[in-house]
Amino acid sequence: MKRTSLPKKGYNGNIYYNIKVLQNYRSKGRACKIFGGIFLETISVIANSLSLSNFLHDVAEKFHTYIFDRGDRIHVKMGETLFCEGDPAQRCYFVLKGRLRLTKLHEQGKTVVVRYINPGELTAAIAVFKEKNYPVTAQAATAAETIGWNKQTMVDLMAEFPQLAINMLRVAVDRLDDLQARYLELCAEQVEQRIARALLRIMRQSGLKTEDGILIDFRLSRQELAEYTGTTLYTVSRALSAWEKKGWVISGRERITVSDPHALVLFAENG
Amino acid sequence: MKRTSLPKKGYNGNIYYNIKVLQNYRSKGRACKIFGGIFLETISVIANSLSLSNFLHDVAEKFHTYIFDRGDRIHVKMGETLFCEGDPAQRCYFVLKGRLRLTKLHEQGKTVVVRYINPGELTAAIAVFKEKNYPVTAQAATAAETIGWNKQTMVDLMAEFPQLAINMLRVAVDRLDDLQARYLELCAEQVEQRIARALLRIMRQSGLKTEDGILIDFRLSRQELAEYTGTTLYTVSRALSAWEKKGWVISGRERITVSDPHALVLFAENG
DNA sequence: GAAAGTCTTTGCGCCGGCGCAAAGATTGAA
DNA sequence: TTCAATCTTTGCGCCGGCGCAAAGACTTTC
Repeated sequence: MKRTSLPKKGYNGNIYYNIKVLQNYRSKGRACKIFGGIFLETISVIANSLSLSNFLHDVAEKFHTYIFDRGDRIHVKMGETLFCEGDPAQRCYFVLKGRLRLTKLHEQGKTVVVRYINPGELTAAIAVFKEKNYPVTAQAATAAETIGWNKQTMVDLMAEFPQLAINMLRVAVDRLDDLQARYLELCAEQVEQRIARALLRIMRQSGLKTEDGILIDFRLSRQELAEYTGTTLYTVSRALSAWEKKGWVISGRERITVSDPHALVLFAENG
Repeated sequence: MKRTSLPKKGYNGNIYYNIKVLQNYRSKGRACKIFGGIFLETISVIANSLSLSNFLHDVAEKFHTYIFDRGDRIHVKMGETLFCEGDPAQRCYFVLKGRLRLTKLHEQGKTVVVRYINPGELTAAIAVFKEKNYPVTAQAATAAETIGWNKQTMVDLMAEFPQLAINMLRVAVDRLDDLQARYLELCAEQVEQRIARALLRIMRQSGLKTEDGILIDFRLSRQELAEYTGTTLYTVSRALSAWEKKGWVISGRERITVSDPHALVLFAENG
């Protein structure tokens, strides 16, 4: 087992697109300042390649550029924090590329991963509708490109494109549904089963086919998987070890490949 | 300890209002058919007495009657099911009086209480925005009066009163926030602490001051509290017994009075 | 390429909470 | 009033999962 190396180039997050232009700009430290022109062409590719079923659903394509242009382009390096639980919520964000991790911190110090925000998804809608603080912390699980709109801008946009409000509502309803499902799992299932489900969920969102199976394409430590499933890193480690012996997964340091998804699904469903 | 009897009249759910008219009509089995006139006067009282911050927020009061009138008035007896997890979502509901229990059923048979819907709150917004099935089952935890709008009606209303869409979004965002908080609790806290928090939460929503303390004004079994906190009825029973010995609560069959809320809060926060 | 830092594995012991079982309490129906 | 149904309590035993500790594996830095 061990270590199939990650594809080196042209891939980050789960969107494939011509990344050259962006990389050139970034290498000159200017990525965050680019608007319009070539760069927005890239955005358009992203928007189309995704099931952008959500935020821009039923908004005519010709307006996408305009809408993105009204926000600020924000790049976050891996591990950096985009916004922090408890801070006043001022902006909502759309992820173009990369992956955000939303966490919540418990008084007694324990951290819980509430959700991952993938390319094409929106987060912190709360900023637009409530005079409140962010309920979670958003960190970049991989280097990420985002667009952030502040409250007033988004309100204006929603007045201009009422469909945006509807879409946002759809997003919120979906998130609620998803979280309810996970709440149920947390109550009703044993740890190993939950770990299996979590792994499969992440795999579906960020899986990358390789010859050994489906590789999860971002750094995912035992600790992090534990925080996502409500358990401890020891328990996760033991589960992965056991599954590796059965040939279901291949795991290395912060890297997991699911080599037998079918077996894992069976286990997730029947215990 | 034991058995302080529930106040007999004029109270149900957590709204106080002149209930006579309604009761007269109901006793003749006609409550479900009443619209407009006197009855809507009652509704108006309800709407004002609540922190209706939500669904009707910023909608001029003169329109409330009209909006309610567009829906169907539906009465559910205690224990009856309003809609069922997995059925096609056709209607969303507003609770006027009483309390709904939203549950989700796990494959392996375990039931989880996802949320309670109190007077003044809306549920099943999903029916309006998605071609989906209800993600939860709604049962009446006490006899309840609701207004149900079907999909098209609500879409029309939202076109007429765009504020309704905004309010609905606010509701969804709030629910998400609340569920995230409970998800965190479930991951990070011990059972007894969670039971304490749940009891306090329910108390705040449905507490009724009595001379012995704050009585939870609807039937709440150990089993149900267990399903709300992700544990078993045995564990809940043991916790309540222990707290009763400490003088924090007084509990009887399907009935709980919190006699020392302060102690319970301390326990909930510090374990 | 050596050393420091970080992540992972695994043995071991412990305990919070589960769940059966059986008795007791309360309620509703006949 | 009695009986059946339902809910609650509590003793007892068990075990899933936690968490320490220490060694091993992998990465990064200089």
